[in-house]
Amino acid sequence: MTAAMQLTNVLKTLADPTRRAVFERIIREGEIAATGLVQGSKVSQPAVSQHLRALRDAGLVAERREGRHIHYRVAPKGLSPLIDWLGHYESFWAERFANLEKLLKESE
Amino acid sequence: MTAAMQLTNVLKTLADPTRRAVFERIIREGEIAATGLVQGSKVSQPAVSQHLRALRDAGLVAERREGRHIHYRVAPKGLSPLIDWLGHYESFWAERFANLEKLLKESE
DNA sequence: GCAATATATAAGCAATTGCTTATACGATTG
DNA sequence: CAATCGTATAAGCAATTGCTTATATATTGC
Repeated sequence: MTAAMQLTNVLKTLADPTRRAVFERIIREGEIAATGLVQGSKVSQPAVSQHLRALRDAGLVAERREGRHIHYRVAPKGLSPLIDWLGHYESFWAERFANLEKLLKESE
Repeated sequence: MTAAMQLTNVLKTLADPTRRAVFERIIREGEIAATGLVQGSKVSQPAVSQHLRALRDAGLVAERREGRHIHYRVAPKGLSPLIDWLGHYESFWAERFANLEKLLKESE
């Protein structure tokens, strides 16, 4: 898988508002089971499950099984393709996110 | 148009590899007419034109008419929704890494 | 005006997407 | 074991997408 393909996957995955809302909720909660995500979501349990699979396939979340529950958490490195791509054109749009890139690098 | 909708537009627009390639070429060239973009592209002139419209609608490029030619250039602020969204979770990552550091320290 | 060039739009189509309902799988409990 | 809970998968479907060819709309030069 090339870097461009990974970037495409990340962008496509985050481009859907419902799926991005799931991702943001995982960020806010830190760690949360699929059941928790279904509650408070506008879509059905299978829809959430499909979004979680997409997020996992894109490398944006990781999961931890605990009994019947599967807890999801953010995989910060999943955003690397996006950060790296932006960084490649950094000179064009300010050094505003330089700090962010630094933080992500430190997490490796 | 809400910030979330703008972000969705930016992500969707950049998620297509062909369209992103057009965008990246505009970045590299600085300013380039549609004709130039069609040459060296794998797709037809109408396809390029449609991608340019999508990029303009997403606020990612600006155009300047010069006779029959229309020169496209990057609109750096067009990426703001993306940068802002990433920046919004910067603090989250900072906290997360702080916790990680704390955990590592405690395990010594 | 007419022809040529640069770009945009229209219409149609195959592929993809995100959702639904129904069902299956997996783990726990009694 | 059987019942139940948490999650995933299957199948189907309407909506969207990105491309094509064909045509339209500028703009310039003769």
